Amino acid sequence: MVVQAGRCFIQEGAPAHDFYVLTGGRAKLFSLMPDGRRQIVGFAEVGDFLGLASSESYAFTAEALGEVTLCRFPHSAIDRLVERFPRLHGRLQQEASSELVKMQARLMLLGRKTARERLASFLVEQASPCCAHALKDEHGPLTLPLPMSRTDIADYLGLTIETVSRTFSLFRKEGLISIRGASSVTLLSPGLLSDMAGGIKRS
Amino acid sequence: MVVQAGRCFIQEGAPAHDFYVLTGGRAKLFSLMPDGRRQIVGFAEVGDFLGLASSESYAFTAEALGEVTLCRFPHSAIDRLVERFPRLHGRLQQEASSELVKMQARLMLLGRKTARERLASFLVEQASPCCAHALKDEHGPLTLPLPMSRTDIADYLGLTIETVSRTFSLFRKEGLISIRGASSVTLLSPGLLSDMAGGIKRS
DNA sequence: CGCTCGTTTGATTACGGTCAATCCGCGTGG
DNA sequence: CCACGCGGATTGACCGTAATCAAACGAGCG
Repeated sequence: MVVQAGRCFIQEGAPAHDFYVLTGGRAKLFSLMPDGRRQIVGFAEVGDFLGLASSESYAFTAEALGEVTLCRFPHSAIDRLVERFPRLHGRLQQEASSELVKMQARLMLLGRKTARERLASFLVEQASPCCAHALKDEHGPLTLPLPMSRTDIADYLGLTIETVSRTFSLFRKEGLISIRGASSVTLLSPGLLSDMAGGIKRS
Repeated sequence: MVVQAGRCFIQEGAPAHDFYVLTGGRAKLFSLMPDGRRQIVGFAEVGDFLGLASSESYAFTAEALGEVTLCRFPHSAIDRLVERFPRLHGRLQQEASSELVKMQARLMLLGRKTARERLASFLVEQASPCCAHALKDEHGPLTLPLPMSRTDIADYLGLTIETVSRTFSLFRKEGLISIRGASSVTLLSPGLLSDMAGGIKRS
């Protein structure tokens, strides 16, 4: 399947017949409340499995960020697939595991962290796929793209766009980051940001 | 294994050698930040699997609420166990699935809901194991025990004890609940509470 | 050039947090 | 049996962070 930018290919609450493997592009996953409040529960990348949670209906809506390509399988086909590709079994297990661990970190973020800590956590998380270890070491500036809008960041962190924007500006004034056009950030002190993300305030 | 009340049998950050099946009692699962902020990521009941997320180290601490009995298995034994008990496979899958769905609801709760909505959600969640369907129907009062302390409720909902207590009092004044000694609540209008939990405000 | 939409900035509000003072249930010991 | 004390829960006064409302800014595009 190919899905155009901005289109939803999974609808929250719809009967969950199929699951998907994302083979190209990125997607945002979110739930809505009746009055429009939105919480982004995650971003999906190439290789991710979606809609595995085989309850009656999907727990979130999935919307393409840019163009997205997918493989769709009916839930009933899982067993056959696993039979044909035995390594898939471990893969599924592992996927679910790591997703759960991420979720637990997200609960701490949303339940207990301040706006500054949330944004710092977000930046570190965005950076980690690039350079996993370079963060603790006090090593140098590290530029990363922010493919998502401020609104998406806000809905991911449980904040408002205004607070996200303000906090970015604060970080800039404090010399922690530098901003190039709202969709590209350079971390000037990854170590400090990483500490802040963990709730440690260095003098 | 038997664990006494208040003892921790899984330590956040410790190397994750084993996983556990809870065979008696209840436990609370939480993470801590360096300054002591706490987030309860869940309560475990009889039959639940703990420490399955097989990353390097445990993502949370598990503390017994009352006396707890467990079976412990080394992670390396999973494959052998699944081989001997084929039905376990589906069970594990299902467990991970439903846990993920619950987590996504928790993200919405912590990221977007107000204090009133959080407490209403909590009460409905506590009630649902008892009477799953009786909630939507406007049916009558429904008494339930609250085995955990106010502090635990607060850390579960991302609030403070004061806010939890105040909100309980508000609900009482509004005739939504009635309280018997801090560890037993009666839902007088389950329907209204359920709506509030979902973010619907009836006139 | 001017419009639109997303972002930034500013002013004010409000919800929930903090600090502090009771209150209450319960177990203990006189 | 009751006085006492302890810890958890409730209530109150006040504060602070992030939300809300509103305006200005700026990049991209017709």
